[in-house]
Amino acid sequence: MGDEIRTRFAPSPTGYMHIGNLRTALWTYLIAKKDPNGKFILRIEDTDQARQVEGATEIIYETLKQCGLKHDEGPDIGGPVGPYVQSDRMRVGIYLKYARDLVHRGGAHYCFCKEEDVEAQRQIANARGVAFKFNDPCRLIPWEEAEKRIEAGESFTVRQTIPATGTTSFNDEVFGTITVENSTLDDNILLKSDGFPTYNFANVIDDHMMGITDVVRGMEYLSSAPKYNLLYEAYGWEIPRYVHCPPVMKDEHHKLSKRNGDASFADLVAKGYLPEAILNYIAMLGWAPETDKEIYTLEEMVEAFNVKRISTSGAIFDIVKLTSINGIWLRNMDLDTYYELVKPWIEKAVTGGYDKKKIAEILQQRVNTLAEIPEMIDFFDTMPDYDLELYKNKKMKTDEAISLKALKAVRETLAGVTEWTQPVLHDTLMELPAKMEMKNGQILFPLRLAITGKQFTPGGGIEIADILGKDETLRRIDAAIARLS
RNA sequence: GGCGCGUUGGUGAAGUGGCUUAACACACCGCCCUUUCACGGCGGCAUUCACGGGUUCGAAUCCCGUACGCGUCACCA
Repeated sequence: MGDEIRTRFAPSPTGYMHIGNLRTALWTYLIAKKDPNGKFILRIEDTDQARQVEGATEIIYETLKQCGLKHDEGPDIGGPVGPYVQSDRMRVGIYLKYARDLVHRGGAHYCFCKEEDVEAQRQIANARGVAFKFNDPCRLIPWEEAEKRIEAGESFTVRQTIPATGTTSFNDEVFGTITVENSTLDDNILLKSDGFPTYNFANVIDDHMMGITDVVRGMEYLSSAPKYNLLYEAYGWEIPRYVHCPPVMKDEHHKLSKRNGDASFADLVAKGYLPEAILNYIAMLGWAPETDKEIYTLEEMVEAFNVKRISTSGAIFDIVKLTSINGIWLRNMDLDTYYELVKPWIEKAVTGGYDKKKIAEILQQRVNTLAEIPEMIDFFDTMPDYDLELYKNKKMKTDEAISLKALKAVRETLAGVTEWTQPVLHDTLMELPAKMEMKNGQILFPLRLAITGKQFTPGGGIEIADILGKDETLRRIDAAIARLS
């Protein structure tokens, strides 16, 4: 470790990567990569045994991988400051050792109180209607005596010893300087009776040991940050830069959360959103670049990102805007890449022997999310039942009679076409309006309806007829003529 | 309730004392293009920056207060 920027993404493996979390991961990555030598580290915070979820860590790896948020150090790839999983670190005795050291330095104390003792104080406080703050009698036990009791097998925790008076300040890169009265802070537990550290403790120890220079996390930690500073001070360690991120909201009042059934990254991908587009969009939830440019690749984001432009208020996740950005990403792809991407979606609806690449081509300019595709092109396989009323279209100036006339002419013209290609179809069909003294729409709209049965289709009549092929096109036109007659 | 943080249109936001008659994008509404929808193009959409005071020649921008919202006060992170 030299003087490079080192950041860490430190999720708890609780089962699913939600969007707010992913955004934190992204920003954390961006901050590290802004420095050419910067390191982005993955650490798993699994100190809450009760909340462990099977397979959750794999979801984290998979999501980071899909997003291209490649970590430089982590449980799966190792690194110089491992282990990178907190439960492994505990097994090696790291936290106990540091906790003891902290006690000796006066920054913490052993506590033999039971949860009932704390609860009893809480009840009294509630009954009196005053704010509860745990008054720990164990603060007065000399550590030499406490350690004897521990050796004798007594169950214990380690609590932070907060100064009774004074204030503690810390500086945050986005919120500025924040100061709190020490009297409002609690002697929180650092080491639980099961030997695991709490977040409050593990975080400080691990960030220090791993050489983290920039601590990026949600702003729910803003009010406890002063306590972490007290810890750093007690150890005499250098305090990292803090970047607290405003929340990503579901609506004005609620944060995005799993409990609300809000979309996770995986859900969005399943709905046909591109990881690149999701990243692009969420980067700008609570952050604004200096220019009007809003489509960014990950590399470009690294270049443009700046913590000073992170806003201080929560941002509502807007799926409509995401959809729009996703559409732009889709349209910007070259056809071959796009084809590979949409092929599985096309195949969900089209099993016939049509040219899927042509289908992809007409789709590209009109699709915003991949999940829209199957419903848009299901007419290729089977003609839907459609209402003849659809032939009445005021904008196209058509009705059933005009359509019938048009279709008969189209059928006759098309039957004579030998080279079934788009240019030929286009040129031949475009002669019709003039010849029959009708408008383009009066000819082509009925054709499109007759061969698709849909009011809206991903392409024009000519494009679709081309894909359908001569036989099928004529068959569908015949069927329409029969119905209209 | 204490403490901390926040508040620019439907949404994301720009804006850091005069260049703002408040950018830009999404959404929405018109029009144009067009074989539909979409894409693309053009135009409209906050007399006003939560509210109330103050400072100033001048405030969305500085100060104070109020309201509302969020967070936090766990052997959760």
